[in-house]
This record gives sequence, structure tokens and C-alpha cells, in this order.
Amino acid sequence: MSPPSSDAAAPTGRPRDPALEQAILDATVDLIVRRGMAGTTVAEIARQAGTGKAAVYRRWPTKTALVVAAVRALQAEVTVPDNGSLREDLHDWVRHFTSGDEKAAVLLATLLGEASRDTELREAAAAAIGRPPAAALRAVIGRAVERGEVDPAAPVDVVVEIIPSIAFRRLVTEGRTLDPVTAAALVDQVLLPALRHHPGRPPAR
Amino acid sequence: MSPPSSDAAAPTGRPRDPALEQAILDATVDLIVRRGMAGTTVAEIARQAGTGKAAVYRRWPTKTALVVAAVRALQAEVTVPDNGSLREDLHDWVRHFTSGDEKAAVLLATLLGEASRDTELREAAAAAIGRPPAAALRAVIGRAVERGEVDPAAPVDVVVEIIPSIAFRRLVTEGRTLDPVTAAALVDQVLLPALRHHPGRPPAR
DNA sequence: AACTTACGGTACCACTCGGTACCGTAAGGT
DNA sequence: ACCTTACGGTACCGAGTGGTACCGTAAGTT
Repeated sequence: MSPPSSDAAAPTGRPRDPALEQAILDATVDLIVRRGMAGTTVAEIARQAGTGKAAVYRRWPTKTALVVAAVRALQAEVTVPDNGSLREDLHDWVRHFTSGDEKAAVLLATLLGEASRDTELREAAAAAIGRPPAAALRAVIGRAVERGEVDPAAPVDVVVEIIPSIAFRRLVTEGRTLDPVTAAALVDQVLLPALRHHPGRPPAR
Repeated sequence: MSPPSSDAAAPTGRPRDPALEQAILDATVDLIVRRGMAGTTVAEIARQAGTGKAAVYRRWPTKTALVVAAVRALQAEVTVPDNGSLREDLHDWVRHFTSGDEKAAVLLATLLGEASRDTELREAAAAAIGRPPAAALRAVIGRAVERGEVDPAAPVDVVVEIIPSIAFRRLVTEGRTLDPVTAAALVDQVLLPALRHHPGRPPAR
């Protein structure tokens, strides 16, 4: 019998090195960020991970599959601040975009170029990088709504997109992260007015 | 003597076909949008333009140079509405992003992927595609300021970026243009409040 | 008519890259 | 001990690509 822990296949022979797995994924992300998808070769990924191409192809059947896996493994986590004040929460949250961590966004931007025609890749990239910050902000605003600080009718869906979009665009078209001054201005002069603004229905039609 | 019109070199022999020049540039843009930079071959560009590779390399020394030229030649023009009302001007202007013409933005997105490491290309793409709409919006807001409709202290620089950034991000990460409903909501519930908002200096420190 | 340059087309070269196959060796299970 | 599979490394293949060279022909100038 010999119950194989919980899986089906009885693992015999030398087991795969989990550390190597991670090293390959790390090298993949690093190289794609620095050289782009087309400019990165599998041989170079293997070399940087301290192994050979065979070890790479033993795990992933194709280069694209490897890249998708690397993106999925990145999965940025975003802390959700809770200071009891919407404005402070927003200023905390915005720091996620002004401080480093541009790697994830650069990766996204790089991939999206060739991902325009690869749905799976685009989906993976967007899910791993684009969604977490928006979800965090949504939580922050949700709490402010509960506190009565924000009109429940506020255009949350659209407000949530503003800063990530600007940060993304700046990074992509200018090659640098969103500066803190601009970010602060966005919070105080755009986000907060929009959230506090009572829609009351603008002069429709 | 034979004064050569106004240039230096006396043009002898068969002149270059200007129509062919444009055909090559058009084919370049079209193919890059559809297949990406790496996925587009010079041979295919030539074939689609109805010519041979030689005619291409007679004009541009390298593939990158050709692409840069194609991007520069795109130069989107943006109409600047003037209805006498800020809100109407904004709603007119925003139509630029909701209606077709995604080609320019897709091109930008595609190129930026591999352009992250090519400054010249990035600069050309950003200048040709990113700047005109922002400039148009700036003009619209400038007129509103003159009319006293907008506080001169409004954060124009940052407001100008909001909609182009969101449109760009949506197009790039989701593959579709900004929908008119969201765009209208942005104008009424984000741009206008931000522009009318009296900064009055937020509770600093 | 003579000359010059562009034209569409093709053949070619040097090179790169994804992917496969195969080494001898290392590291586990039984 | 024996078996199995992963390991790092290398050699190789086939396909594709940017770029060059060279056709015979077309379209201009002098």
C-alpha cells in the first residue's frame, strides 16, 4: 500500500530542487524586465539561475509558459492601511506607487507589448499586478463609506483606477515612477473631491 | 549652372516614388499594431506595401529607424472643441478616447514594450501619440480659466493626465477602449470637481 | 540617345534562438 | 546495493530574420 502522503504518483528518484524552481522564475522576471521578452533567451535565464536549459524545459514546456508562471509567482501583495481617516489611508496607500517596486509594473508594461496578442499572458499579468492595489483601495474607500465619510453614490469604480493608471502610464512612457508630490496632489485635489462630491445628478441632458 | 531648385544635390536619375514612401510607413504601422515589433518582418512590410526589401532599405538604414519614422509620421491631430462651456468642451474632447482610433494607442503600447530600453523609440512614440491630446485639453482648460470658470490654482497638470492614462491602461491591459459611460462619469464626477475645487491648501501636516 | 537612379524581385549570408537529445554525475527511495 | 529521476553542461537541429548584393526594367534629366 504505502499511502503516498496524499497524492497519486509515488515520487521515486531524485526529487526536483524547489530552490531551483524559484531561482529560474526570479531570473526570468529579472531578465524580462531588463531586456524585454524578445531580448531574453532561455539559455540566458538558465545561466543566470545557475543551471542549464534542460532543467528549465523539464518544468515548463515552452518559453511562454515559463513567463506566465513567472508572472503568476510574482503576485504583489498590498498592505491595506487603516488609520481611521480616509485622507491618511489614501496617503498611505499611494505610497505603494511612489516607492520602488517598479519591477512589477515594468514587467507588466514589457509583457503587454507582446501580450496584446496573447490573451493568457495578458490575463496573468493583469491579475498579478493590476488588481491587488485596486482591491486595497476599494477596501479603504469601503470603510470610509461605512464611517459616513464618503457618499455611497461616489464613483468608486472609476476613482480606484485613477492613480494606478497614472502611475502605470508615467512609468511606461517616461520610464520613472510617480513622484510623491504629484501623488499627494492627486489624493488631495482629485480623489478626495471626487469622493466627497455629492453627485446630486449633474445637469443631465 | 542649372540652379537645383533650392537644394544642394542635383537630383538626377529616376526620382523616388513618394507614394511608395507612404505605403511603406502605413504597412509598418499596420503590421506592428497587429503582430508586434518582434513579430513583424521587413520582408512582410515590403510585401504589404507592394514592393521589395531593397526599396525599404534604400530609405531607412535599419528596421528600428523605419519604425521610428512610421511612428513620427502618425502624429495624431486632436481637435480642440470650443463651445463656450467647460463641461461641454470636456465631453467633446473625451470623445477622442472613446471612439476608435485605438490604432495609435495600440501602437504605443506595443512599442513601449520593447521601447523600454530604446530611448529614441520611446521618445518618438510618446511625443507623437501621448502629447497632442494633453495639449488640447490644456487649451480647453486654459480658456475656462480665462472665463473664470476654473480656479487658476487648479491642478491642471495632473488633471490633464487622468483620462488619457485611464484610457491607455484600459486599452493596454484589457484590450478595449474606454467606454463612453465611464468617460462621462470621469468628466462629471472627477475632472469637474477637481477643477472647481478650491484647493485652499488642505490640512497640511 | 545616353545616363543615372529607383523599381520589383530573388538569392544569399551570417547569425540567433527555441527546443531536443544526450552526456556523466548527484541525490533520493526501497 | 540498486533503481530512478534530477542535475549542470554541451552539442545540435531547423527555422526564421535583418541586412546585402545583384538581377533586368522603368522613369526621369541633359
